[in-house]
Amino acid sequence: MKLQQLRYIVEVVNHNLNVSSTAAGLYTSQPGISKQVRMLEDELGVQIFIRSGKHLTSVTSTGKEIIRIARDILSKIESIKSIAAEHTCPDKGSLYVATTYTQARYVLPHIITHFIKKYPQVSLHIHQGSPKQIADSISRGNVNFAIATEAFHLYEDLLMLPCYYWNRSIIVPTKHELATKKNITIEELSKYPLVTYTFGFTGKSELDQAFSNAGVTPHIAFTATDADIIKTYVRLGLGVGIIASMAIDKKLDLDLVQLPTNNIFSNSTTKIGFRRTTFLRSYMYDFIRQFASHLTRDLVNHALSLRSNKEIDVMFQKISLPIK
Amino acid sequence: MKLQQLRYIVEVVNHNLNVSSTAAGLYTSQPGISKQVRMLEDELGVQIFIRSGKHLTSVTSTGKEIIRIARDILSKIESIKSIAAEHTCPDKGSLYVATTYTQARYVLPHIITHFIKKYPQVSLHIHQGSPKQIADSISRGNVNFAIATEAFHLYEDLLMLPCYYWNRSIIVPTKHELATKKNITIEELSKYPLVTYTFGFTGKSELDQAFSNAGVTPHIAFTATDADIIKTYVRLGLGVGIIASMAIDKKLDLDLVQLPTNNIFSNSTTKIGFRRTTFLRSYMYDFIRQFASHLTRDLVNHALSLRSNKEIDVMFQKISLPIK
DNA sequence: AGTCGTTACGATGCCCGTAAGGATA
DNA sequence: TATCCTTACGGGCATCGTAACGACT
Repeated sequence: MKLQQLRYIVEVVNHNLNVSSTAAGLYTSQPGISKQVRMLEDELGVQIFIRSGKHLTSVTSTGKEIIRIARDILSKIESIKSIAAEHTCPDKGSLYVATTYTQARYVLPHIITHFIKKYPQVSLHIHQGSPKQIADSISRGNVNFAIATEAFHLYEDLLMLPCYYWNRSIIVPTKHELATKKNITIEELSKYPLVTYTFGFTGKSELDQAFSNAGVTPHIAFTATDADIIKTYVRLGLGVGIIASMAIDKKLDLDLVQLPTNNIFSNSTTKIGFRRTTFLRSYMYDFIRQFASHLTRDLVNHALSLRSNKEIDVMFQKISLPIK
Repeated sequence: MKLQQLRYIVEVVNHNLNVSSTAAGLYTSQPGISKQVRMLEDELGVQIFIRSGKHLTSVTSTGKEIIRIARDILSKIESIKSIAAEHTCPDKGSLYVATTYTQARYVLPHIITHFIKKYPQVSLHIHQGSPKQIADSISRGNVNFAIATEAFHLYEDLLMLPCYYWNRSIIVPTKHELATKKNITIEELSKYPLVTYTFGFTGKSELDQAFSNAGVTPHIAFTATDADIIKTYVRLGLGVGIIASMAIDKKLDLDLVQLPTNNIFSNSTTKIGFRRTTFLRSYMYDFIRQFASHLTRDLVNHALSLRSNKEIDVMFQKISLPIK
């Protein structure tokens, strides 16, 4: 059994069982992968992939178990490299962060500015994507950190650390009839066409929950995955916008009015997560700390010593998180 | 980085930094190992071993971390092989058990008899050794299971499952003046020279505890690591023997009298343990079950889902263990 | 003086890449 | 018909084993 063989089977799965595109992705030849995969299967005496003629159609149940462990192994190989790098050049390396639009556009910029100034030798990459894409990226080991506000069930294998609470703002154009309103209820809100996030993005489910709890059905006129598109359609008068408060830019959004929400929506939580097997470089601890100042190295390590995300949530109930 | 390189550094550590004996153990040449170790160090850019001239004297702190992860990786490689074997020939494989004399001599025989009859294709190996040797064997990955009654602090990295409670018996030759005594107290016992286990073997610390709690100092005339030697010296009249009750053979020990201990010693627990990363073959689950019938496959899996051995102990407080 | 790790060198064998073949959608 | 995996073949390179060297106990 060779490490390359494990890499190959994992990457073949990552490339949806397409060996050719896998080969392209690994800058190697397609027959080489094909052969190594078969050699591994021969050595183990089990099929990993089910072939229909000359196409790989699916992964056997045995194969799935093997793939899972192979991922662990490759991740630990990376850990060894990280340990070595940490001792030779502690400030040099790379950091991949997967997150959603709102974080990438409104929250991360000033943190990243500071980070790259402090660690000029660390190459930092932001993968922006849907919660599902983020979950895939991190479980495949393509990225170190996931920052998420939604669909935490996708991240169950990860260590998820709460970073801050946040809530929504209701936005309307300055000329809108609600623009001067001081108090707004959820019932009133439900009378207007709404423009907000697509399902599964940036706290959409808590939004639905609030309407459902109040027993009213909102009229969703339009949804988008990011706040800038929502703002654009609000500006066009398509409806009342509901976006994350941190997505309001006080300088650029002068033509929009932010109404007080009076806590009609419950708080959402933004969390940062990583695989438990990840070896955390010191600059990674620092990144976490810069993103959420209460997440000290010791606190992160303590969370790592806990088994489940439930225990972690309990632990963080004792710590007051900032509200954005 | 190659798997062989990881195997080499781990085995070099296992062989007390002696590359020559490592080479012999791996049936390969000594320069080959030497070179691969150096190549790995060059690739990682860190020293793993500290050399004084041409001798390896110790492992660097970085090296220790790397060794630990390398062991994990190699263990997972074995898991993959096990998964494959489980699907091709579920009843074929090997099982290594490390344990102390008392288990190997008095408890395991009838279990093993049954096991090898049920799984003739599984090659079963018993490593008998001191608690320290057992702990080394399992942490090095030489054995699958450790069965232990003592010094559980040595096994902290393992999943330890309680199997049964047991206690000691006091034995004297039939002609001894205590032979007809019905009730014996710990104070009386302390007046006689005692023959019992060496420190660190088969529940010696609970024994000391009992004397210490009673405020008396026992006179230990002789200690040995196994019950048969203790019996021999009891037969010679060297003193009163205190051994594990299961080490009394009703047929062979007719010349010895077993006195009622009246609960003057507290119960000890025998546990079976394995590394959490071990992939458990179905015959391994079955072995555990045969050793401790309450340890069903589901219960073992549930214990595996718990984080710490403390949680496991709590879990087993709800389950009544047999007493031997 | 003996044990032990490093260096040098030659051969085997494995892995990779190109090219051709056959099956599926 | 186009895509895709498999088989076949040849070149390059890494690994391994033998042998000689140098260092420490």
